[in-house]
Amino acid sequence: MADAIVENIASQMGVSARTVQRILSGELKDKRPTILERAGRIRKLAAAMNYRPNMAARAVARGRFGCVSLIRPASAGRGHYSRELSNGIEEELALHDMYLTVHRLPDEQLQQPGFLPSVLRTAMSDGLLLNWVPAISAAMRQVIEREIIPTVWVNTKMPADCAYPDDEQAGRLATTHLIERGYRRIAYVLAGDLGGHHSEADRRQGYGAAMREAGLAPRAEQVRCGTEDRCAALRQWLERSDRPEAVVTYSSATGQPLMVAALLLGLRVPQDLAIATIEDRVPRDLGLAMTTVRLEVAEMGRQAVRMLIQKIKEPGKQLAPIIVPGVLEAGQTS
Amino acid sequence: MADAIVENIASQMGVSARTVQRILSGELKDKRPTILERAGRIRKLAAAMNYRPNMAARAVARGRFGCVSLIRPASAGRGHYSRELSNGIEEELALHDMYLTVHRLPDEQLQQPGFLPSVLRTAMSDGLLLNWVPAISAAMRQVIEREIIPTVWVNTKMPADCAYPDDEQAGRLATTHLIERGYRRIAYVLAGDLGGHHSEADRRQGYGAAMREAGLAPRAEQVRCGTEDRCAALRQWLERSDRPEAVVTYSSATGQPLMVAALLLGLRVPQDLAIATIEDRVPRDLGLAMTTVRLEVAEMGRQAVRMLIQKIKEPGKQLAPIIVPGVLEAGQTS
DNA sequence: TTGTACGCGTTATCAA
DNA sequence: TTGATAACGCGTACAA
Repeated sequence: MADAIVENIASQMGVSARTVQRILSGELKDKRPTILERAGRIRKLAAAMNYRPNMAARAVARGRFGCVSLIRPASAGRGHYSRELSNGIEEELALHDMYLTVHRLPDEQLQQPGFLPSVLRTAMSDGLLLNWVPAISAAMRQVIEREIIPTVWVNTKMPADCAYPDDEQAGRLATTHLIERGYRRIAYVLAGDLGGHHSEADRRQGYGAAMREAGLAPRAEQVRCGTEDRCAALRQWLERSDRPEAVVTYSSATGQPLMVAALLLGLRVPQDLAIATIEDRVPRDLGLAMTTVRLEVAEMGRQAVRMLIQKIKEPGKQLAPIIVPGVLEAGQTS
Repeated sequence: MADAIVENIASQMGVSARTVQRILSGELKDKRPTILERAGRIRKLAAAMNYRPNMAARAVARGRFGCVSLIRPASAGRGHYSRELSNGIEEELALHDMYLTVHRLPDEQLQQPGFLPSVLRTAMSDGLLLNWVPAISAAMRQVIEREIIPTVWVNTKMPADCAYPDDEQAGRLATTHLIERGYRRIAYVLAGDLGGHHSEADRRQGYGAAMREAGLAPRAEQVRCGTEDRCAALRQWLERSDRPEAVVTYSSATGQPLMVAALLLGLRVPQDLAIATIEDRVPRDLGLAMTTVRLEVAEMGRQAVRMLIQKIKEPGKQLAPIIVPGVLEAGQTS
């Protein structure tokens, strides 16, 4: 069978490619019965031939790719590319008839100063979503700063062209919630290390502000440990004489081990120790709903896409940062 | 400045497009100093003009897209598209100079019998990775069965052209490990519901086989509950008089709540209750390493990509399923 | 409304 | 090696 291209459909129907093109793209206005009947036959033939428009050819002809690329770090833990975020991004893109290509960036490639991922070396998309990456290579930064491709920084605090959750508000909200529930001796804890993402300082700062505004003494701590001994380290921390009544944790990676540590010590949650955390979704790994300030990263993704499409339309124009507030989901741990 | 296309580079250098093309693609063999010097100037000009080859035009000219599409269900919990899997897929694709487009499939679209996602309605990639989707629409199945696009089913048990973890072996391995550690009264538990993925039956079956081979009585149970009350439901289950010494859990979504439930009851893990689970990665949400049969989904992804590339080369040829064994990672819960 | 002709940027062919 | 020229499949201005 002949290749399923517009030209072949046209020749088999004895019309021009332009006519087929018009019918398949739906720009046909004529409502006369004979015309409509012929349009139906053409559509039927196209379906029988398994015709699918070639997006690459379309991209070349239109001068735009109709897609967006996303770069994210390869290693887990760094740069949060959650399902919620990806759903938000893809959902919004679909509304604009665009699709997404994804590109992971291994740590070792970040080290090489001259390294450029293929998505930056070639032209394959109309814009770039750059999910937070610990330390971007100089070559990458240069490409982005020279505005070779419209870029929106995701989950990154920048002067412009970025979208990130309101981490300070999230820290504040979690703290306020615990204060309103009657807790007074409230600590803030981060177990382990994060490698310098701004949320680390912002959430802590939001916590501190809320405490001071309530006339309470803030107490923010970082418990040094790896991924395997979080529970043991937090248990030691809890065993200290000045155990708080409630804890705001940086994320569920601190909050959940903290809860397990509390249980191991025979403490009741929330009666002996209340826990609130900050996360993309309400953590349910423990089989119950932890009190959470849920960061609306799906919404962040949608807005980042809208911003990017705006930048594709008006390249070079700087857009104000989008800061997405979190929402409190009171759970079973406070 | 002129558009950064080969033609403009060529005219600015006073050579033909073919020459520029040859130099930039690295197929230049001539080692004469003058030639090399000119090549350097051309490369420099290309860089100065921010030249990036247009992948769409390349795709049209070459007749292949140089990319692969991945379809996954949109809703969490269904169809496991983990970071490990995506890393494996992208890593292997990069080795073949290909990239990935991703396409989520919302549940509501699965209901509509005639629905086709854009990635199937248009030609935009050389092959398809179809991550497990609860119930695929008839239209989608038809496109795939008519072999309009080379497809590999990921995490799906099919007669051919698929890659999935060896779930039966995983269930068996977890059980054998517990038996070797001296446990005898070992149960198998799944809390909640999964919607019919084959792993559900396979892991249970592997457990049952290992038990019978050891002369022990299998006891597989499903604890009905939602996502919020897993812990409470498992706690009730543990309070029954015939509490086992050890439990193989379907996944960490059962294993972790089970551990919390045990702790709430004052049970020690693993002395009073040992727990082993099956998962893409060792679950660390609890701050300790749970004993896990780790499914090597990154490897599965790599092999799925190799299989797909094979199918792109020889369309229509059926390839034997790839079944990837899991590995036991003894942790702190057994 | 319909068809012709050309452009999009690249790769590939074939003489020179 | 080099350069002219023709594909690739689709979109579109323009003329019929």
